[in-house]
Amino acid sequence: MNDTALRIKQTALRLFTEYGFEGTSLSDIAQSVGIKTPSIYAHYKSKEQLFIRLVEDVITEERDKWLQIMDGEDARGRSAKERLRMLFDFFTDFTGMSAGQSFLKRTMLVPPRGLEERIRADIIAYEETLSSFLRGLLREAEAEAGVEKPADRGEQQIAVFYALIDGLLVEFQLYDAATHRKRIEAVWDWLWEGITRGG
Amino acid sequence: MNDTALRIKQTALRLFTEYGFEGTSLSDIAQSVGIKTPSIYAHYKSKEQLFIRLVEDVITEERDKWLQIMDGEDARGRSAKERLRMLFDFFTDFTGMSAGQSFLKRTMLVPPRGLEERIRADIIAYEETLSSFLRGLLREAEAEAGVEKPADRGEQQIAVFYALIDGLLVEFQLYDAATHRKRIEAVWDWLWEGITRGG
DNA sequence: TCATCTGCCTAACGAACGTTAGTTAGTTAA
DNA sequence: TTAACTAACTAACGTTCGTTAGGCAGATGA
Repeated sequence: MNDTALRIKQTALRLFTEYGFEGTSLSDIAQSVGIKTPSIYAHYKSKEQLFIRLVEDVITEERDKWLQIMDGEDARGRSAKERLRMLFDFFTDFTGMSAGQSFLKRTMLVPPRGLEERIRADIIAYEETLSSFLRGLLREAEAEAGVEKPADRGEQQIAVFYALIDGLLVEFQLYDAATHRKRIEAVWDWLWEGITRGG
Repeated sequence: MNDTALRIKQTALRLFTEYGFEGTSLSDIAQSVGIKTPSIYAHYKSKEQLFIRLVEDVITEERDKWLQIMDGEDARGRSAKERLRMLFDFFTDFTGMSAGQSFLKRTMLVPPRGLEERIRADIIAYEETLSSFLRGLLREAEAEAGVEKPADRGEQQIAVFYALIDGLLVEFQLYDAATHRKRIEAVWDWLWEGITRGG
């Protein structure tokens, strides 16, 4: 992947995230990259294919990112609580490095016409990887916190975890950074208290 | 508002919700209504204005709906827990009557270009009404459940409530009805346990 | 050195978009 | 009965869209 192709992809990610697939034209992308519209076709054979490639690549990159975070030296030796918080932070940091998360969620909520099923399938598969990892981490966190009746709350916790991070993304659109930051903290406190509460 | 104008609005609500503003053309709407495209202009002066009217009307209708539910005879005499659950159901029943909720959330996440600020302001004002109502209901629920230290968890509870219902909407796109129903139940149980947990 | 390849360009295409103008049939009101 | 109004229509407008064709400069490799 050469330099221009990469810049097209990065720009497309930003614009698709902000305005959606139909709300972003190839000329928007080209202008922002600094090339003429037809030059995009030297790198991607259609707008639709650019989008599909983007979804696939973003999924791969995001997965690599949090896998690496969880496997990095920062995470080693930390408690399960701390590692869970790192993961929570990763999925609720919509401003920073993880613009890909916003893109995926928005794409899921308003997918391009005709690509609904394909995208849904890709994202479900992605989330399955995450769920699997989460299950282990949550069990670890419960054990660490000395929860008496861990029972099989796993799926409930995962459902809540997803609902919370997805919900925070929606609200991120609505509120200023300070308000949003406070809400993230409130939600995390609540989440952690719930996990340590036991069943 | 005559019959055709109403049908245009209802159809637009459905199509805008499914495909977004830019993803829905006036000819899509006209065809679905059973009229020719320019006939829309007999009722709305532009596509943008149709959308704005739709947002305003949906906000008014949705607010009226849950206010009426909370004020209706079904709610009278019920416990705060039951009433909170009724509200929770209202905001997580995306299949049924409350298509307006999906429309508002999606519009918030991917607003039409140029209308971002206007829509944001409208929805924030709407949510403020809801927050105000929720505050009272949550306090009532805490008192009813005999929570010892109600402290000032109000804002935290509201943040969690919003995050959960917004998150469930995003996930509704992803999972089948049965899975989603299970997740809703799991999330509610968690929410209620958290409320009665106390601070 | 010369042929090939690459990445970008300009020009232009047909299709679809939102919108306006002008017309017509049906209803309402004087 | 006739005038005015309403809500739909057909025709057509200019613009923008995604896309294709063809050319040209610079880098690459034999």
